[in-house]
Amino acid sequence: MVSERSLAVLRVIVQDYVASREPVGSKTIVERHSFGVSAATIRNDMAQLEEEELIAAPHTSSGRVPTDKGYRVFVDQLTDLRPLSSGQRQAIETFLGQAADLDDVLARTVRLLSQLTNQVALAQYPSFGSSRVRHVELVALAPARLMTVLITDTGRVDQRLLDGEHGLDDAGLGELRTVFNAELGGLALADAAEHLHGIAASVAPARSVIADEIARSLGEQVAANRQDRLVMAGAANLARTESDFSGSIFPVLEAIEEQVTLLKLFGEMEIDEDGVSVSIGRENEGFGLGETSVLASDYTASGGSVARLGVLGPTRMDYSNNMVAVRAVARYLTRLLGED
Amino acid sequence: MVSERSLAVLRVIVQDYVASREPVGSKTIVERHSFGVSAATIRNDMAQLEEEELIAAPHTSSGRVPTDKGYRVFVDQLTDLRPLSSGQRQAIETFLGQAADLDDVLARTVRLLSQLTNQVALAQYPSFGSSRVRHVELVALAPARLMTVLITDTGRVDQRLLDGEHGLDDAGLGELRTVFNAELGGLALADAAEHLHGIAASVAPARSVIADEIARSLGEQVAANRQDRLVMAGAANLARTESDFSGSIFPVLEAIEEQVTLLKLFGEMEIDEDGVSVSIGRENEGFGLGETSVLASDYTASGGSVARLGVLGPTRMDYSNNMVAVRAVARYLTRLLGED
DNA sequence: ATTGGCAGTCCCGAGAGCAGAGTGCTAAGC
DNA sequence: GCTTAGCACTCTGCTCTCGGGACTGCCAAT
Repeated sequence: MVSERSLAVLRVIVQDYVASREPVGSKTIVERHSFGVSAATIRNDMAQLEEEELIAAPHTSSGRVPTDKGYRVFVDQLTDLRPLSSGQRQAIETFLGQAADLDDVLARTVRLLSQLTNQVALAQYPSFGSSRVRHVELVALAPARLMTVLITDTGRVDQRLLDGEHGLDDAGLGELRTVFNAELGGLALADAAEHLHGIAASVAPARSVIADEIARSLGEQVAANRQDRLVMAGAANLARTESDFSGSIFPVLEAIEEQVTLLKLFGEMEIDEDGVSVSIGRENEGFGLGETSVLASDYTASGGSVARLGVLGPTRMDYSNNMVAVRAVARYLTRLLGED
Repeated sequence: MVSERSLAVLRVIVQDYVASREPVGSKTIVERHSFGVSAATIRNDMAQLEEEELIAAPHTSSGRVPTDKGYRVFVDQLTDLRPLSSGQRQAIETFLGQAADLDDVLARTVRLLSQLTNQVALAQYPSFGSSRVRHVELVALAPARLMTVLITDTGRVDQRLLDGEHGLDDAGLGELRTVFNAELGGLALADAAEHLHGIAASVAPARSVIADEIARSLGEQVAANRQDRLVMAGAANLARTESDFSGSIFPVLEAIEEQVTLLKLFGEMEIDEDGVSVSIGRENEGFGLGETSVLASDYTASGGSVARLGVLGPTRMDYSNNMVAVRAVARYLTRLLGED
């Protein structure tokens, strides 16, 4: 059992350590914070915290450093997140407000978020599992090259090339376009994938082969859209905080280049009602990110599909500030994308 | 004036230094390479090279290290680049061969290239200045949201959202779609930009306002397409070779996150007839990349537009191997994209 | 429960000493 | 005139030692 004051001590240890990057000792604590007790008392509390494995001493006789578990308790204790400064709030509005399309919005979002937090910022494209087919377009780029374009109601456009003689004139193309749009228009992507198989049967026999080809291509596009993408910015920030990693930052950089890994990590995090979820240190071990923490929040894109954004950085980070930033950006993004 | 043998000495100094990461001395050279002369003679040659500022000694009495100028001479001397091993060649084919669309091709290209070279790989999207409008699509996503889609003959699709009541039904949309396609179809992007202004006049008056809006949106898309994009992979490799940078790799990572900078750097490099251009060390100073070298080569996309790809890494890199890889990948990419 | 005092432990930086590597120079040889 | 052997010199990098500094843990007193 840890006393109330011990938790306060943990709090200042985390804060001071994050700020100074140096193990913090009992004497420093009484000097910098008015606890109204002596250093010896703080030492007793620290012994208690160490017993609970919330802090640890790098060496016999150095100050204490929070453990992963300590950060976890600290974060869970964090209740009232201060709102952003009005300047920061304004920065979000002006920076994101002038975005043109979805790609641009997300690109700006991660840049903004990485600047607000000084960490690596990540944003997941809205999931298309729940979005619907708005339109299918077929374009003959050449006699032997056909392009299929899939447009969803979440504002995403995806194109794919189909090589090989298609033998279609404008009329043929028109028929196929009409058929595919009639069959698929308005369907959720998940349903569209199933409907695709039967379509070739409903066109003129001469075109059933190419229709099959097109159906296959669209099937791939649907699949690709359900498998989410990620944008990232601020990887350089990892180099700035390099000393926070035991070895090189190479494995970390390597891990964050692997989008699949990050998406999985993002996906496994559970967002609580407060809006920001935190995964700390060894909790991310399985992803090769055992020395980093990840903050994530959900945002809602038009069409109601939910996606995630967040930041990633060394375990020793300013959780409070970063949680505020992530939450604020997620909320603003929801507002920006939802207004239709 | 440097003797022929001195140049040979420079060559082995570069090679050994790149391989070992350690300053190389006269003794090491005579041991590892059969020059048929003694260490003292090599020392004389080295004095000559130092005179010409092709090599330098980090400290009085350590081996020599190539200077930027030394690397330059070394690279310029490189004539016969060995072809890739058949294994590598095959890797290119199998890895790139299964790509689906342009995005996918370039994503795979940079991943491949970064693996072949162990450096950061870059690829520029084909320039669209010379490409043509294939098709314009208008999609009403909602009563107050319209999407304009621009498809070029280079296989690129670009969409943009237009907010605000457009008041168009299917017929109106159809008219506009027809008009825009009739006016713009087949035009080079540069010409299309100019034609856009007059279009609003040729539609029913009730729709001229929205037509103007659409024209403006398409204008932005054309402009965005002429401003090139870049894909990148293998940034983690910088961390692996971290010791090759005097300070932190932070500024380097920061510089390569700034696409505009890289595009400018890419653009200023002149590709010689050999197919691969090299920019070394301080030659890149102005871009914040004074300790890195950049190799670049051109590839041709369908439609004849030319773009660049290459690698970036510490000055101390295996130029020979990397030049071969860049050239091979560029050639293969040209072949892959050009076959239509 | 808190506090002051004190011994003990460990880190860290400075300084000394030493082996190793490599150079430049000079004088001799081909 | 180029090449070579030899030698003195320089500088790095490593190890070792040593002392200061910063904590802690414990104990006895309040």
